[in-house]
Formats: sequence, structure tokens, C-alpha cells
Amino acid sequence: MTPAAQQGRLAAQAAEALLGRIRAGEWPLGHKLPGETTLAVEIGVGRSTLREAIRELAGQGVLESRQGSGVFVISTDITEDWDVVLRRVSVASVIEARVAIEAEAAALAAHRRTPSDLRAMRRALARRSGSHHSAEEFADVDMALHREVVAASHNEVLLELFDGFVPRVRVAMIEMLKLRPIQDYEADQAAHAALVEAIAERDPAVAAECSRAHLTGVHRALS
Amino acid sequence: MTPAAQQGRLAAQAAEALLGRIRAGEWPLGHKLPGETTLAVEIGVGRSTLREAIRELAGQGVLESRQGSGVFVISTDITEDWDVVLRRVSVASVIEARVAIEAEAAALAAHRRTPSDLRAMRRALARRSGSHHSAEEFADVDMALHREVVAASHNEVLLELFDGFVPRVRVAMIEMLKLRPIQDYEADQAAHAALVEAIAERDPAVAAECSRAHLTGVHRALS
DNA sequence: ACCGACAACTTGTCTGAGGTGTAGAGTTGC
DNA sequence: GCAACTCTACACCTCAGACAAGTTGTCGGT
Repeated sequence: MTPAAQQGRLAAQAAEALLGRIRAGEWPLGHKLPGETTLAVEIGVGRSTLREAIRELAGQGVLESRQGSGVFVISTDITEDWDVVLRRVSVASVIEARVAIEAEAAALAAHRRTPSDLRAMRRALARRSGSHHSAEEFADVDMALHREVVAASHNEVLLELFDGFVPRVRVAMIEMLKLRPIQDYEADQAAHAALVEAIAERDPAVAAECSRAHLTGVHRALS
Repeated sequence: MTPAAQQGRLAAQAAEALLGRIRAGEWPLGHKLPGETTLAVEIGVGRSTLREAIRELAGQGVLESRQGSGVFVISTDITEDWDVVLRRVSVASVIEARVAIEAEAAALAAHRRTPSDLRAMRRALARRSGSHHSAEEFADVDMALHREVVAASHNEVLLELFDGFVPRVRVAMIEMLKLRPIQDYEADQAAHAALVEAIAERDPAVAAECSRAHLTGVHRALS
């Protein structure tokens, strides 16, 4: 049935199994699950492990356990948290979404950037050009620059979307940097400088193109 | 300090305590928490209980545990509800974000649309051209078409973002339609047909431009 | 300088024992 | 017959200990 589930933590597998049976309608909304001991034997894991699986689903808002009473289904479909979605999907999908958001934001920023925005972007650019001791540190200064660009678009929705991506992108970026450090650091820094300059010059088309080119480069590096 | 926390399950209290310390910045994004045994003693609960607390936060996407390595902070704040954000911001901001997402999705759809996607889009287009009794009904068929386009991009993140916008956009659209009905209905329908045709012809540039033109038209109509 | 073995961590899992709270069966009184 | 009470069985909750499995850093040999 689900051969892919035969990996990782047992608790995670158990949670997956439970969720599958819930979505299949075995225990409808509001109904009670069998007891811990029964269910643990049925799934083939220890009680503690099953309890952790239940906690995981409780954290996602699917189950609720009441002492002395039982464990109940309180939501058949996961109110899929943004973080949860992003962790599930591929990095490529996330980068494509970043292209959509950041390219548009760069174009809007070229229209609307204030002198204050420009100072913030150039400050972030300078910090990015400095020396960095770890992949984490570099990822942070890079993300900070990108965030300043989106902030300069003065569009709250785009900024909120960007912030939603940050955790996921940061992890992926650090992994990538550790596996394969940036080949041509000078060119990379120059590309970012060009983006800031295009925004400074109030050139939406070039700004969008800079952003798009950079991110498709990242996309290529990851595949 | 937190008298209200002295109730309910111990595991829930522990999770609350952890979340508080995380949000206070004690363990920044991406950093490792102390070991389970250490933390359990520190908080004053058993190790199993602490593990359940960690699972609960893991289910919420705050923590991630890696065997042999440790438990890490992967998201300091739980994502603010989309509905709340979107209600707060202006309609103009939302439309700009829609441009970003839908134009990119249209371009990707032009690359990736399958015959099945095409059928779905043309079916939605046909339903949109039919007669509609209410503004609500028209808004729904319009949104359905736009959604099919984004779905044809085969990018889950973009689709998820679009779905997040739907409720807010729907309300704004109905209000607008009641205040000022569409002037040239024929031209409006033709613009949507052109978008679908561009995707059918696998022309990303034209598809993106159609989408962008349509939405900026909506933007203008609202201001 | 490189590399492999090892040791000292980490989290993952299971078991068994008590504790606490709830719901329902059984009893009692009217 | 019916309502209220008591009590017991069963549910989840918590802890402690033991061992398995994975990761990381160290230390010695080459």
C-alpha cells in the first residue's frame, strides 16, 4: 500500500498511518479512536511511540486527547499550515514561487523605493560582501538583502509571502552551500549589486530580470 | 511567572514553556536545543513527557528533531493566519500579489499544461461565458477559471498561495460588481479566452502578459 | 596531511509500573 | 418508574530505566 512509509522515525510512520485511516473515514469527525494499548498493538509500535504520533497529529490540529475519555478526531482535513506545506513540497516549487514574488517585488520596488529603502538595501549589500565564517551566516545576510528588496516594494502581502518562505529557503540554502559552495563569488555579488542598482535607477524591467536571472541560476544549481 | 500554565497536561505545559523560551530568543532560528535529558530536568518533567512536548511543537512546525544530532528550531513564529493578514491590507496590495503569482503561473502553465489541464480550463471558460444571475455566481465561475490556470502550472506552492487569496478576492470582487458592473462584457470574456489560448499555444510570454493586463485592468477599475 | 577506528554524545524505541480523571453500570431512595 | 448517588472499570498521563541507532569529534596510525 504505502511502501514509501517504511522509512524514518517509527512515530512519524505511525502518525502517517493514523492520518491515512482517518482520511479514509475509519474514524469520522468527532469519533473516538481505539485505546492506546489496542492501537499500539494494531499498528505494531510501542505505546510511547504511538503517543508521540498522537501528539504530532494533535499539534497539527487533527486529534485531541481527553484524559479518562479517549482520543478524538477534531478535524478531518489538516488546516495545512504554511510551514507544513513548504516542508512537504520540493525546493524547485519553492524557488519558482520565489521568482514570482521577488521579480514582481523588484519591479514594484523600482517604482516606489525611497532613499531610505535604498540605504537599507546598500547596507545589506555591503554586509553580504563582507567575510563570512559559516554557511549559516552567509545565508542570513543573503536573505536579509533579498528581504530589503521585497520590503522596498511597499507591498505588505508580498513581504508576508516572502517571510513565509524564509525558514524553508534558509535550510535548503545552507544545505546547498555546504555541499557545493558558490563557484564564482564575485559574479554572484555583482549580480546582486546590479539588482540594487536597477532599483536605484528606477528601472522595473531590468530589476525584475536581474531577480529572475539570479533565482533561475539558483534553481539550476540545485538540479 | 505564568500561573495560568499550572493546569492541564504536563506535556502541554512543557510545550508552552519551550515555545515561550524560543520566542524569547533563547534558541535562535536554526539553533540546537539542549539535550532531552538536560531539558527534562531543567523544566522538571520526565523525558517521555518532554518528548511529547517536542512532538507537539514539531507538529506545529516549530521544531525538528534529528536522531543522533539534536532538536532544532526551524520556525520561530507560527505563521499568522492568512485571513487576518489579508483583511488588514488594501485590495490593491492583494491584486499586486495576484499579478505576481498568476502571471508567473500562466507562464509556467504554458510550458507544462497537459491536455487534461486544457480541457479543464476550456470547460471553466465556457461556464464563465454562460448567463449568471448574481454577482456571487459570476465571481465564482471567474475565480474557478483563474484557479484552473494556476493549477495548470503544476506548482503546488503557487496554487496554495492562490487559494489563500480566494476568500478575500471573492468578497472584493462581488462588492465591485455590485457597485459597477463590467462595462464591456464581451472584451472581458475575450481577454480570458486569449489567456487560455496562449497557454494552449505554449506561449509563456503572451500568457503572462494576458494575465498581467487583465489584473492591472481590475486594479484600475478599483481605484 | 589524510583516513579509519573508536568513544562520547544525541535522539529513537520499548517496557512496566503507578497516578489521575472520566463515563457508565449498578445501587439506592423516592 | 425515575432520579440521584456510589463505585468500578477503563481511559489517558507521567515517570523511570534500559537498550538500539545515528551523529560527531577525537585520537592514533599511516
